[in-house]
Amino acid sequence: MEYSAKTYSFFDDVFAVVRLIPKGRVTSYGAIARYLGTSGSARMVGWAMNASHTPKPKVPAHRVVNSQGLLTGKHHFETPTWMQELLEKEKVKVKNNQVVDFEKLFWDPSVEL
DNA sequence: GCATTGACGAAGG
DNA sequence: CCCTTCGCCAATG
Repeated sequence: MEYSAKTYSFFDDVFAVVRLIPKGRVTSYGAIARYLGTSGSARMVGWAMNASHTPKPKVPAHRVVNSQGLLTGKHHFETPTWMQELLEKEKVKVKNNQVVDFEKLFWDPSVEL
């Protein structure tokens, strides 16, 4: 990844936002996309997360779920259950692949930030 | 350079 | 209420 002017992509932006997610809170790909102005292209956010393990301070991607609060990206972690375990470590309850009280734990960057 | 894919989301049937 | 389709944009084959 070159740092040449325009290559600084939204990757860094996405990472920055995700890292700002308070512990014990979660957000959605769409919310992040909206905050970055790339609303509508939530896929890019999700796609960016594909490299969430690239930078040194790895991004807490486990705090990012889809709009339904589902742990859709769990398969991209070291183990299929790792994401849930990480969340539970932060007192976030996960039931049947879904964040419990998702609406209450939801953290919207365009609102909170 | 075209076709396919993707950790999404909203809308339509 | 469940399933399908479409849009979005970038990367990869």
